[in-house]
Amino acid sequence: MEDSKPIHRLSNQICFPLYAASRKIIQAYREPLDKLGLTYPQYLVLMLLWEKDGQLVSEIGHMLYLDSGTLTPLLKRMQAANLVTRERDTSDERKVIISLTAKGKSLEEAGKQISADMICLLQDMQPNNMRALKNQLNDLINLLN
Amino acid sequence: MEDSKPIHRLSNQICFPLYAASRKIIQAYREPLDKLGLTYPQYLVLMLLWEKDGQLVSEIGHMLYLDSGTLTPLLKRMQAANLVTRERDTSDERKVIISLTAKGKSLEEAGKQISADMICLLQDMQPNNMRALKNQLNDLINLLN
DNA sequence: AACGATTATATTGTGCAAAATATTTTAGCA
DNA sequence: TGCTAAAATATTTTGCACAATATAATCGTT
Repeated sequence: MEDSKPIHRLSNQICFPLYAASRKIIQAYREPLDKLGLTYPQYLVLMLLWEKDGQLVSEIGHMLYLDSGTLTPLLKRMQAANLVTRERDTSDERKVIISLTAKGKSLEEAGKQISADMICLLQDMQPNNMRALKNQLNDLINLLN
Repeated sequence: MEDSKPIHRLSNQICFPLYAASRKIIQAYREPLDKLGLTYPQYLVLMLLWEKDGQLVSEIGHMLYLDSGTLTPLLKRMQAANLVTRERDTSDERKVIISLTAKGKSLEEAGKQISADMICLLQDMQPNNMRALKNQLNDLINLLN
């Protein structure tokens, strides 16, 4: 690992390792998620709904840092896959409520197992470091948000 | 920051903070890169070529963990923007050599300044932690690669 | 020299990500 | 009560990512 030369080397920046690590770990989720017919962003939406069913597009967007430009088509695909329903709030027709279908609910156990397996796989990186990494990433998100 | 509940909360996973932090920091690069007419992946290609001009698609792909499915169209756009040239290696027509144009070279100073500015902005996160974060991300990439 | 396997890049198709803009509904208020 | 502004979602457009497959050149072996 060449890591001691100019600032402009990729590995010396924080952004490139973040970008690469993010893609790599999402790739690691791909195979198990494929078996459930999910993409990683779709899986994130389901995780939110498993915790609290019936959330607004804007609430999901706030949690995932995504806007309607990304979420509307994503949620339409999830609706087409019979994972969620999309219905206007009758008391405020601007809002769209996203709810789990029976199929969406049925994936909860298998879905949570994927996270558990991944945590297990990453134990090789030492839990303490992992906690520190997580905290630093959250600091970084808050700094940039 | 709610962080003490079930394993399945987003903030308790490592993958979601990585995904979110990666997007946030690339967003932070967007405004200055826009002024140069670059996207972040295009900027990464230029950084590699500024260090060593005239690299194969496969060499760039190896550094960035990207394959030809992503790089071919990306490099064609960079060629159309007059940032690089793409020419077959005459001694092995399978290979394509990517080289900087005068315009591509002319962006080096301004481009490197963007990285310097970003490092400066992130100093609020303490240099020591930043170094540790970078090392852990590289460990993670290697573990998953 | 021929040919099967490998290598390097390109193509196709799907699904994000995000900026810019549009549409529709609601709220606030003169 | 109208009217303007704000809020919530949708649409459009561009550019990645990446799996799967295709194409073309080279290599190794016989």
